[in-house]
Formats: sequence, structure tokens, C-alpha cells
Amino acid sequence: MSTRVRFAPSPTGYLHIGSARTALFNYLYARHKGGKFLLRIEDTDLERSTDESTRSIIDGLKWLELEHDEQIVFQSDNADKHRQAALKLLAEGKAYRDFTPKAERAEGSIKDAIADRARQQQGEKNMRDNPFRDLSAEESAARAVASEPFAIRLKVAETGKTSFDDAVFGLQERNYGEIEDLILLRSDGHPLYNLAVVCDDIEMEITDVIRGQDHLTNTHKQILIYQALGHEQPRFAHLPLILAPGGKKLSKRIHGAIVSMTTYRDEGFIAAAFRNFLALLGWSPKTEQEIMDLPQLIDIFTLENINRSSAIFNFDANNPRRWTDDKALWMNAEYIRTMPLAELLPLVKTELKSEKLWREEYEDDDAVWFEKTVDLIRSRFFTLKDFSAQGRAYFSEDFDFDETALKKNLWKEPKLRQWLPELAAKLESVEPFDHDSVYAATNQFAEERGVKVGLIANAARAMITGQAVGASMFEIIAHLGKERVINRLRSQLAWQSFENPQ
RNA sequence: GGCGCAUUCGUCUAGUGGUUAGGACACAAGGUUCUCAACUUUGGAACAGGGGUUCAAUUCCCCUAUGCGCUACCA
Repeated sequence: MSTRVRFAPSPTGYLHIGSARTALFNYLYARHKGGKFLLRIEDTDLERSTDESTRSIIDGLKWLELEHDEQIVFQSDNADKHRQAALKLLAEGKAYRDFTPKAERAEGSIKDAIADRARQQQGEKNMRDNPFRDLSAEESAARAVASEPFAIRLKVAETGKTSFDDAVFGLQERNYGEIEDLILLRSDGHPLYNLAVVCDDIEMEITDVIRGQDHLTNTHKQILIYQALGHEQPRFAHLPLILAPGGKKLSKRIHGAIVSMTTYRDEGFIAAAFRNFLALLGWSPKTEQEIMDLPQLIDIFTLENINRSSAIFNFDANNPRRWTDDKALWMNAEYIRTMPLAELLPLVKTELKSEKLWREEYEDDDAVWFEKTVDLIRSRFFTLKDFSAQGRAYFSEDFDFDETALKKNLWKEPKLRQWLPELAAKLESVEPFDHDSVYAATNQFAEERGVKVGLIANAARAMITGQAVGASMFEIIAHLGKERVINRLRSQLAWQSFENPQ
């Protein structure tokens, strides 16, 4: 049977990076095996599910270029089938009606409430002590006919154990005695997660279930459902979790946008770079290679090389430079400076457009100039945002001066205020206006004034680009062209706050 | 509370019953340079703790600690 896997997020928020990695691993596995990668939206919890979140998930996958096969399955569409399955088990005596009134849960921490309840039961709890478990079929049916509300629970056998060989965590076993008669159908007729997942996975003919480790213990319950339904269980692979710094849970609520995939798209990440980074979180090619494109990842990905310990996604909310994981940032920079220029240009275009810096000529008369510009400045950038921020002076006359650039390269030598316009005058007659001629002229200019060429070059960089750092100054001057350079060198803007310090 | 899972540099990880415990990011120093990156050289940095088993344990076993997960008429 050919491989079929699924990514099954619940649409209760934007696409979490942990989910994105789960999707990626499913995708890589499917493509590696030449199988299918399916998408199922688990929206059985209608109160928490939103269309917006579904859209965010689809957008996120699209951005990462993890294209799914076949139609998207919405779990809520299958609720009837899930109900039928529960009823079938009831008819076969594999499940029973539980007439216990639904317990009211206090508001507040649900997790704490569950732990408290479990603590009170102190291991004395017999999982098979439900008074309705052995109610006669007649009496059970009679009470149902009398409109008494009931939930349907799976009748778990007294003795025995479930087991499965997890592709990541190895052999997993659990005694029936540790598993409660789980609820399949709520008293309002609504199917519950474990039932829904199993039914859908059967219907979608899923061969390998690859999901987060948080489902590892749930798997035993699901296996019981597979068995009751008389269906063979798929292979399972559980992925170690991704944690926040300090080994804490990485949560949407606490950590906010940092865990959302869309943040990375919006902050100027290259999809290929982020995908590459994500692939290395919890999985290793077992070689020293770090940079891998999608075809390579597909080629070498195996479940066996997934590790069992959770990975920390590092970031520092208080440090703008470290707003996300160092390695992710580095990888993005690596992609920006090494990827084929032709692939980078459209991404830069999108960024410039969003900042209203795009001009149609960049694809027309100035196409060559635009390409050269991107190539000239890309090696120092970390994200696509840098093209419109630090790189703004290349695309607009309206740019800001970086304060350290002014202090360090301009204001420390007041004579520069006179020299730079003089340099402009000198450059005016330079022909051809290329790197070598500009260099020669600037060099001579510096010599005449008895200063190092660096002083002039750095001052000019601050004036012309607003930045203290950047490409070779002579390269920049030649590239931007005589007119723009001369105007900027003559501008008094950069000196104004020097005159009137706060 | 019970059950489960995990634990190698700050982080991502490689690795083995005998290794100078390897790589990447980050960090530090030097080289290069008009600046900053890139590049390059070098450096600091780890086997959670305690017991076993063994000639030998980071590697195998047990215990402890810590973290995480599950323990719902949530998914």
C-alpha cells in the first residue's frame, strides 16, 4: 500500500511553528516515499474553530511550499459518520450508554482541575467501575427512549494491553487497567476527538500517523478504537516537542507572535530558509551539512533520524537583535546572500512594494540597475525587511540617518562639512564615473587634505546611505550615479541635529 | 497524585563499551578591508547527579533530580 500521511491541525489560532514542523515532516516523509500528503482541518470543536485560523494555516503551508494532495478534509463534515461509528459499536456491545449527568467544570485552569481530580482518586480508581457499563441492553435502550441524556463510552476490556512500535519512541505499551472507558460521543451527540481522528484516518486510508508527542499517550486510546472498529492500526511516529527558552512550553498565549508562522513571513524570512531551519529542529541528517533545499531534504529525510528529546526554540523578547532564534536568523542571511539572484528579486520586489518603494522601472529600463543594487547590498542583510530599512537610501531620496553613523563618521570631524561638498565638486568632473576613477579621485582628494581615504569614504557613506556600514563606498558611488551622489554630498540635512543637539 | 517520555557546549546537534567527545549558530581574539558583513585563523564552552555491571562507561542497568506530555462529555 502506498504511503498516505496527513497533517491535521485544529483551527483554533494561527499556524504554530511546532505544527508547521509537523506539517514539514509529514510532507518530507510523503514525498520521500512517493506517497500522498493530505490536509485535514480538525474543526470538531466548533466553538473554538475559526475560518480565519483555517486561512492562516493554509496560508502558512502555502508560504512554506508544502503543497497538499487531494481535497482538504474538514472533520466537522464527517460528524455523521463518526456518530454512526459510535452507534455501531454500541449495537455490537463494544460501547455503552453512560447516563451519568455531565459534570460541571469550574471556570479557570482546566488542566489544574483535571490534575486535582486525578489526585483525589489516588490510584484507587478502578477504571471499570462505571455503574452503566454492564446495564442490560434492554434497560439501556429503554432509558434512551425515555429521552434520558447519555454519553457513549468505549467498553475497554478488563485485562490486556495496547502496544505499538513508534517509529521515533520505540515500543510503547499500556495496560488496559490504566485506560478509562473513554467517551466517544458526547451527550449532545457530538463526536469527540479520539473517535473522529480514528474514523477519519481510516477513511482517508492513512498509513502513517506523524504528529506531536503530546499525542503519544492518546495513541493507546485510539488503538482501542481501531480494534473495536475491526481495523488495522497505522504506523505511528511521534515528534519531540518544540519548547521555549528555559525548557518551558512554547505557547501562543504566553509567547505571542513569535510562535506564529505568519510572523516569519511578515518579518522578511525566506521560506526556504525557515523550512531548512525547521527541518533541523528535532531531526538530523547525521552529516555535517546544514544548508539543504527542499529536494535534498526530501531525498535524505527518514523517520529514524528524528530524535526523542525536545528542542528549544531560542529567542529573547527583550533584545530586538535576538527577537527570534539566532540560527534561524543566520540561516536566513545565508540564503539571502547565496540564493540565485533571480529567486531573490521577486521577494525584494514584494518587500519594496509593501513599503511603497517599488518603481515599475525596476522591471523595465532600470532592471539591470535594480539587480545590481540587490546584489550589492544583500550580503549584509538578515531579512528582506533590511532591503527597505537599511537599504532604503538605494530606493528613495527620503531616508533616515542612523545616529551612530553620524556620530562616528561625520560629526567627529567638523571639517567634513566643508570637505564633502568639495568632494562633490571634484566628482562632478570624473569620467568615466566608475569604481576605479571614483577611487582615484577620492584618494587624491584625501591626500590633498592630509587625511586617510577611510575618513572621507566613511563620511561619504554616512551622507549617501545614512548608514555606518555597507558595501565598498566607491562601488556605491559609481553605482548610484553622479547626480544622486553629488546632491547627497551637498545636502546639509545630516548636519542639522549636529547644530542643535538635544 | 498516577502513568509516560526526555536529559551531550548558552542553543541546534553528531558520536562511541576504550575518541584530544566532532560540527553549526552565538560569543571572544587575530588576519583581510574605506566601514560593516562575507571570508579566514584561533579560542573558551558539554556527556544532570548518585549507585551498579565491566579491565574500562558519556555509551548498558537502577535510583534521584529536573523538564515536558497525558491523565476532559478540549483538540
